[in-house]
Amino acid sequence: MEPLDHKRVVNEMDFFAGDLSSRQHVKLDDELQDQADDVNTGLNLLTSNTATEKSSRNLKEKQRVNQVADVRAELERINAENQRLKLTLNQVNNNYYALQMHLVSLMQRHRNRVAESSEANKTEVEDKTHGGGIVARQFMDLGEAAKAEISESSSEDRSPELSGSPTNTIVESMERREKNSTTTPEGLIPHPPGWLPSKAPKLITTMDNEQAQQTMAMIRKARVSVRARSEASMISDGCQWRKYGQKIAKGNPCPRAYYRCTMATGCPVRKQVQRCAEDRTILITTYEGNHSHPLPQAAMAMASTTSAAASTLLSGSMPSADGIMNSSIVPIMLPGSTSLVTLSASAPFPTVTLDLTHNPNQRPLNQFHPISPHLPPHLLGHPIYNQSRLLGTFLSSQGNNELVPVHLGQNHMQVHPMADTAVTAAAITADPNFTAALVAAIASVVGHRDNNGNNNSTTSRNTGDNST
DNA sequence: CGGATTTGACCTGCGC
DNA sequence: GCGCAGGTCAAATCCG
Repeated sequence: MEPLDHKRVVNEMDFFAGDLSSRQHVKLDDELQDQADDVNTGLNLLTSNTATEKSSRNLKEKQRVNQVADVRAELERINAENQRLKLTLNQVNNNYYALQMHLVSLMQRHRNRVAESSEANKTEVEDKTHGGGIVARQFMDLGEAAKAEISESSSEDRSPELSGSPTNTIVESMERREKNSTTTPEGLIPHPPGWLPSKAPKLITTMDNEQAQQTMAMIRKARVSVRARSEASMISDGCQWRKYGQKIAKGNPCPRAYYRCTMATGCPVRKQVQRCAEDRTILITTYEGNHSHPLPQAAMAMASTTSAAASTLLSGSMPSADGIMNSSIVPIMLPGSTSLVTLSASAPFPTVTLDLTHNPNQRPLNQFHPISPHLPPHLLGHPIYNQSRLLGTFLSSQGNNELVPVHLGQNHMQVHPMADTAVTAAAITADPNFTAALVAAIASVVGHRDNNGNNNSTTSRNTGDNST
């Protein structure tokens, strides 16, 4: 009887080991006290109602209540701290992913360069005689390409090998700058004097510095657009927005509304909401910029996707982006998703568009299906997917029982209905398909570019092959 | 009364 | 330089 009771108490443990002992103590004390009371009640019939005993009981009762209150307060405090740590962890994951993508693309570029070095020299001479090619390339080759140029130009006198340290230093500095910088309302990069790290100040020329600044500006300006059917004026995506303007844009009688993120002062993220001219039931939401503050889980996936997509669009994974410049729009329909994803660099800023309007009722709720074969295996356990999974859990806990978190590492994805547009945005952020679509779209563009414009047909440039 | 929204004015970039 | 279009500002207004 008694061992059974103790086992029950131990099984009530939570994740806070520090609490466990105190809680156990409390519960054990309670039970011991109850048992003692029972024993006393049975054996001291003649003396149980004395005043001394009553006051003693009251005292113990108060102590017990106080202990319980203390433990509860401690538990709440630890819970709050746990939530904060979760948010911080998500942020760190985001930063890690962006940095990793930069590094991988840089290394790929270097490999490609080494392989093509002899031929590239010839081409370079020819290009210099026809300057237009260089100019055109420089325009879009501002992402990792620019960083790689910086790295290579700086290290060419040292070693033919890509040492990594200067590259990393530069990439790090850019990442760090992106994180630490206070952005202007326009999302442009501030120009604090001496933002470059002291580690490698000689590596970067004035021209490179400007290119790097332009790169980061373009990354900030890269956009993710979501098309979804909604009757509401704006889909809720987990963030707080304040409307700061409205315009009638040319070619669309529906006004375009401008929103600014108000979750933190100075957050540069904006979004535009406009109804489609052809189909007024379609709401087009365009996100721009990176949040400068921790996000709620509901907004995490979207924000990280925006950031990752923007970075990838301009990254060295695309040796230059003239491929998509030429093709303007690259549509991809993923096997694992009914969402149509398009990439466009013909707009003033590169834009990833996810069209959810073609995703009606083809699938029943909670039906799992194999993940896209185009999806890189190493991304299955990626923070972005984890965030999506977390979000699924979050939404489920919010009462949205239609969303079931699944373990993507088991090659399954989550399917959610798109019929109810009130939850469309949440579904977008919760949908691993969304991120998968973006990753595959970007990878596809790289392949597209290689097929069309680059004599390097190495498919390992695709994100999906990076892990192999 | 404070915060959010509206809306006309203003700024900026781009093409001619 | 001028006009146009997109984007932003900020005073006025609305609303809870």
